[in-house]
Amino acid sequence: MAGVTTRTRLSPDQRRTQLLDLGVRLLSTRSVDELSIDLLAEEAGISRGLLYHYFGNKAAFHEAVVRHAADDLIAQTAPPTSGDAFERLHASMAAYLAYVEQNLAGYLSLVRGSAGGSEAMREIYDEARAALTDRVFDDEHDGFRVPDTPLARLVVRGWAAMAEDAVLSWVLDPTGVSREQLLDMLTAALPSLVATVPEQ
Amino acid sequence: MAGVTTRTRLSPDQRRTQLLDLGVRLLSTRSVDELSIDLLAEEAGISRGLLYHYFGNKAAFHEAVVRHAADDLIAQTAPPTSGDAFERLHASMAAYLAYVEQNLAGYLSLVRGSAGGSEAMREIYDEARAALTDRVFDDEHDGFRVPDTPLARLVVRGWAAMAEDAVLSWVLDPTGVSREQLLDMLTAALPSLVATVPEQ
DNA sequence: GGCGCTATTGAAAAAACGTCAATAGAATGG
DNA sequence: CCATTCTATTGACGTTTTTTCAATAGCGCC
Repeated sequence: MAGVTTRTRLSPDQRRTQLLDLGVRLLSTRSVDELSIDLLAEEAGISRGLLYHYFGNKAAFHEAVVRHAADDLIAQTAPPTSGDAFERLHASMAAYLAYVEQNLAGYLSLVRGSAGGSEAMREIYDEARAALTDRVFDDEHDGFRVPDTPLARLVVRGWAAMAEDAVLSWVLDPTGVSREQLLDMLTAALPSLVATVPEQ
Repeated sequence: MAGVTTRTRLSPDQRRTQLLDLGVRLLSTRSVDELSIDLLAEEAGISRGLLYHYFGNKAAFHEAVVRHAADDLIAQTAPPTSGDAFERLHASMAAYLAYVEQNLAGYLSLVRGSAGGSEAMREIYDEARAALTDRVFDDEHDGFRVPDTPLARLVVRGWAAMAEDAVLSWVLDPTGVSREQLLDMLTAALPSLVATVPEQ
């Protein structure tokens, strides 16, 4: 008959990731207050109550979604281990770009959550950013040096903001710029910017 | 006596700007879904209904607040008219920095609204950014040339993202970097980045 | 001092968020 | 193959927040 609803019972892990994946997808097009728990529950084929059982409240769910997206980004853009600083930088940017291209929904819900949301969200975002920049400069600095001064940190941080903006802009509208051009530009930008900072 | 509430009747313009100014202030510390119309109305000394009379619904109010902040930013960072490209660039950055320092609340509610919010919000933010970058390169380009190619636009846009990030970071925590150091860094960064772009 | 315009209110409906005891899959043991 | 137990899941209910709208009251004008 119509409306025969057999509830499907999953393991907590399965259900949790199902809801997080769905959240990532839905939050890539709407903002968080344009997404009602009602819609989410219907889309997932569950009751509202279940979402609260897993995440407590809406804000906590949103935070979990953003963290989920961030973890995915960090995991999938593994740090390059071979080559000099330049090569590692280039490979790191390529991996980052590839991730944004292949996982636009997840990336967008991460970016959206970060700026608009709470303090906790911004921390998650900063972690993700740090994972992209720090890993290149952790160890030896063969290729070019980055002095560890407040101004240099401002520059590197600013460069990361530039890279994020440029990558997203390009993915959303790549007309007129090739992938290699973009990567070369971003790779060249960092040493070029660092060079303008006084050594000490 | 206690609770004597004489309603104060303002002109629509006065009330509108009162509510927008208040909204800017309140939205600099909370996110939009942490701000109830109830609190806003109480803080403004009006009824909830009046806010809906003026703005229709909460989302529209939020958008109006963000637009208000953006207009303020654009107006208060007037374009410099004298000097060569370098001097104009430096003056423009100084005006921008001064605005963020003196008007942190308004700037924060603008930034917060843009990333988290709807499509309309992002457009407002892009307008504000364009107003800051375009005006420096509108007319003559004495000092350094910026070829009008897709890649160059990506670079300039990225530079703006870097400037926004660096300025906000510095204002929130200026330890170790002087104002002039920051301004010089940002001013030097643009031509340095542009130089890495092929002329044609 | 009364009159009309409209800015403003307050109560009540609608929608969204959050809670919790009751329900029913699925595995386990007999 | 049935009964039992465990717990993932539900659905109804209470609370908070948003939104609507007819009634109210400040303020200028005659």
